[in-house]
Amino acid sequence: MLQQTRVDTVIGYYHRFLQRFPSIAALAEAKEEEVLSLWQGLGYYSRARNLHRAARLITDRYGGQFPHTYEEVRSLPGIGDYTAGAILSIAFDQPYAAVDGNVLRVITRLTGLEKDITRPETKKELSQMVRPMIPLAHSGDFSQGLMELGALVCLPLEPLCDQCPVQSLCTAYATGRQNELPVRKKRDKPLKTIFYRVAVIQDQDCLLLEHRRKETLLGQMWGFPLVEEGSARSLESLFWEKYGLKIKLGKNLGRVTHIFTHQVWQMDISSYLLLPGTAFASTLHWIPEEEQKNLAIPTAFRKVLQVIKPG
DNA sequence: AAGTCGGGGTA
DNA sequence: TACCCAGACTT
Repeated sequence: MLQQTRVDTVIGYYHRFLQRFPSIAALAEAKEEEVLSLWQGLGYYSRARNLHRAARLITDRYGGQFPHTYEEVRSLPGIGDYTAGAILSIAFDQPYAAVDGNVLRVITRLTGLEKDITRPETKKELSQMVRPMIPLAHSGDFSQGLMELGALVCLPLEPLCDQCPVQSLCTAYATGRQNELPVRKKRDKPLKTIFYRVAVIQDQDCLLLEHRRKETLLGQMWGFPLVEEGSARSLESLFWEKYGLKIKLGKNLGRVTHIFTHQVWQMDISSYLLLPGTAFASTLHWIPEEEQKNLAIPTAFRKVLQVIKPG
């Protein structure tokens, strides 16, 4: 959960998740739908799917016992170099480094390394620099201490060098370069904006929602039916071709903008009337109000819900 | 190496 | 706006 996500954001999800899935076995037995539902709003949903897969894999391959070697842990889905190092050092007190964004920042400043930290090669070099610092005992404390130093003292902007326990060892402090480090290549192209028309189709207290195809962004999550605008074709024919929906335009309900890491969605929302006799695609389902809160609906579509059902 | 994948807090 | 967050995976 903590991958690319702040601790404060995670805490609530963490407690709800562990209450529902208190063991590897409990998680392994669950349906993916329910795992995603508990993850909704947290983002990077492949993390939830990988965690679920890992639980099943541990159950099948290791008899439910979490593996204790770096290679075995690293090979689990969703566990990369950072997470493997974190688990081995913190959970099992083995001398591995957990090099996250905090540690990259601390070490580049400490050593004055001016290379681009987004490059895999630079991350490897920094991991090599941490290795000889790892104590053979209590390496978990060392991992957490190094990350904590980055999170609380060696801040991205305006680090608190006066409070830093390793100030006397720090190259960046000595040279006054702490605000120039780390070096990180920035995005060159602006985000692409995609313009969508969202169809709100209601029948009493039911909404027509789509279970999104796996290959799409926000795949296997629930959302509103939508088509991309900009082509010469009419919206009605686009909905017909994509979903087999025969619908007639109702009134305009508003606009929602949602920013992802790599693209922006601008969604114009309209109510539509379902014309009789349509046999729409199997990905579409009538969802009654009481079930809507338990579905895995990501934030982009929660915003649409908010527009049509304020409060 | 570059692109993909969420969402929110902060200046 | 833009950056960054206890990154991993695919292309």
